[in-house]
Amino acid sequence: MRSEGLDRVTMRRIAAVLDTGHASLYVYVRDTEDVHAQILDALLASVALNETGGWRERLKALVTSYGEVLRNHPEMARMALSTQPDGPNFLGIVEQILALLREGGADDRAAAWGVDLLLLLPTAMAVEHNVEVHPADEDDRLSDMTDQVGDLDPQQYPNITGLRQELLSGNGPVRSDWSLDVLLDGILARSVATRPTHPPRQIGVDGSAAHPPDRQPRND
Amino acid sequence: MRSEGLDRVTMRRIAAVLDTGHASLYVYVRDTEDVHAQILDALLASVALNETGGWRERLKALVTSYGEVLRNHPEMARMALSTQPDGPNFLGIVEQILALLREGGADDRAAAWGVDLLLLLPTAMAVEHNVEVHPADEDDRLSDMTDQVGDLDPQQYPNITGLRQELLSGNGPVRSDWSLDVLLDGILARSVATRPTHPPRQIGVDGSAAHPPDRQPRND
DNA sequence: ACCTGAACACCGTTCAAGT
DNA sequence: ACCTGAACACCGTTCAAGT
Repeated sequence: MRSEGLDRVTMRRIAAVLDTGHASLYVYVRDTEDVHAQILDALLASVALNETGGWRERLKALVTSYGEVLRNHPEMARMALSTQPDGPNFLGIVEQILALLREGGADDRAAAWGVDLLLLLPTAMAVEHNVEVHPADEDDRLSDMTDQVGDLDPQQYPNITGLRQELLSGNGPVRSDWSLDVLLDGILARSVATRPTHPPRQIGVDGSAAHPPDRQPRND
Repeated sequence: MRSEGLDRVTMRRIAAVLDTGHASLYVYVRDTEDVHAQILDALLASVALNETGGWRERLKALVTSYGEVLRNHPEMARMALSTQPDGPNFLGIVEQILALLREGGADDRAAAWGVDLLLLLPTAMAVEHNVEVHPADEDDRLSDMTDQVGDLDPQQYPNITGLRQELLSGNGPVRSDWSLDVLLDGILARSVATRPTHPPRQIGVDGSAAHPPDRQPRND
């Protein structure tokens, strides 16, 4: 089903790969969205919880891994923004993030609302960095922001021109990592629960996070 | 140029409104992206800095206003994700956010990297909540998440089912507001600059934020 | 029953041919 | 010079007609 090039996943391309008429696909799926959702969840099988490190490291690695899948398949990221994924692998990721947030000291509300942010951010970044470079436009693409900021009037935009260095600094991974820390700090700051300086409390009903999991919980 | 229905902005629709052939548009614009970018910046003229309240209130109101424009025009939000806007009105918003972040005590890096997050989040939310409801699907749309969570196995997803209440709580504006606070707390937490408990320092070169602006800074 | 070719209603972009 | 109709290369979805 999933061939090599998953970039432009359209009904007619899938049909071509499967050597069939494009109309036949509608026997198996409801519409394009349905196809994309199913493909995304299949891809998410590779996103697994790392078992080393503290809750924060594990959480960041998990979300980063989720973001990498989306960045490798921008079409899927676009879809994930429009329609809330609900496949088993996606729900498994949600479950693990919730467990880790609680382990980090987030209260119920912060964990519940925070998981949305933690998933939304890498999705948006994946869509954003889908450059779709046309071979000839390389120069334009690379220098657009640089030129833009350089040519601005310091009188009109004192902060933009003043912060030029920092606005352009940092590559993708560094910024992503920083952004995750911002979210985690913010989520915990809005939690009224016990701070994680105390020994991390056992999470009552939660089996998957309380005792260390032996392996990746799902391999599909 | 901008008529009433800005939902599905396509070349051919624009041409129809203008009573001309769709090919004629390419005399004035380079491609569809270009049209969308120009329309977005025109729409952003209505996003203005409020002059009442502390830096945090003003910043949140500004970003919320930006998000409302995008939520009213999901097509523009989608475009803003793919291609970095660079119109004068957009840059004005960036400038003001930077000034407010600094006023709040963010250091250079936190302000520069933070502004991206503060703009990315409402953009992603606007794309996300573009329901595009087909009249008959109302029931499905409203209950999809609810049913989903209700039917889950508590053994397999203890945290999701356990936090069911909070996962579904909060309407759009409340969640957006909470998310903005999360970002601001996180951004400030990662700042090494002087904390804002000190009297808010004057921003040296920055005229637009230092003394209160008389009106909306831009009306196009 | 299952599959499919053709058709319908759209897109964005290009370009030769008109005025 | 400027504009435009037609054409090209795509989409998603439907459906009558075939096997």
